[in-house]
Amino acid sequence: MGKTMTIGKLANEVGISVETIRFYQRKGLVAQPKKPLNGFRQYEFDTIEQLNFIINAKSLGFTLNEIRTLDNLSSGCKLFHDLANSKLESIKNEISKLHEIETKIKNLVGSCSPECKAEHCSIAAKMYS
Amino acid sequence: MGKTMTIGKLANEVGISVETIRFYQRKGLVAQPKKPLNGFRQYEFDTIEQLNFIINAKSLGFTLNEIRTLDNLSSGCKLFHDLANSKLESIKNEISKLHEIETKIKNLVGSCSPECKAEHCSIAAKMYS
DNA sequence: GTTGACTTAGTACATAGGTACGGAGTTTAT
DNA sequence: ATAAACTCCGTACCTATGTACTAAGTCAAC
Repeated sequence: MGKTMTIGKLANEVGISVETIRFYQRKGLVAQPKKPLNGFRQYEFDTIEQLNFIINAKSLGFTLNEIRTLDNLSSGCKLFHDLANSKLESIKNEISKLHEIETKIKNLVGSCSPECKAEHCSIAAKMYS
Repeated sequence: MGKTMTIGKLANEVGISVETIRFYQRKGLVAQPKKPLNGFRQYEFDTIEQLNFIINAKSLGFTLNEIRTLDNLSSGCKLFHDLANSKLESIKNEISKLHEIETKIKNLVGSCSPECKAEHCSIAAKMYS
């Protein structure tokens, strides 16, 4: 009889809301224990780890869908490596997209002063065509 | 009589869908011309420029809400400079957040091989706690 | 032995940025 | 003059990630 807990206690333990845990259950990321007849569902310590996994994976930029496919490291971590590597790829792409935008914006603001009142300001010329 | 056009023609001109133009109208980004009695609304050339503005601003990472406040460069481009500069700030923040995530993922995948089958793999140890 | 805190289940709402559909009406081409 | 193509308007739907609320049931404490 490891210590079990209700959903509210669980939520407190991991620092997310009851509603969010339920949401993860609906999404299939966390198992919902059977409901004891006429009682409240009891969660094992395991579930804390599952939720920590979700929280950690989210902080690494994984989506909930990715996390669902990623959740069983028990069979080795090849899957994790694969997904992590493709995530690194997409992060690199995002970063370079942001750099491009950064450059474009800098060029635009550099092409005209904030005091410009011109009808044919170079910013307008570029933005409207 | 400058050449006017119906919404379908307009959509073709700028390369977005009729539905999207209507959506921008609902959001208040584009004006909707009065409906001639028993007829189809006619759009001026102006509207092409407005839509190009939206498309260009979107490609610079501005949200539709930002674009709505940004749309009248006719009164000078101070507003554009201000918003552009704060956008540059938030892009820098996004980039550094992505770099952090990148580093964290690299550290994780570097701490364990893809062939690892261990129960107590260092990735699992970090992800579940 | 009742009050207050908690749980359950289902559903609606929120954001951002659209996409899709349905039943009219209108215009254009043949 | 009729059929195809287009427009109008409203509404519903979509992804992703939750949050909020209601009505009912249950548990725990005083």
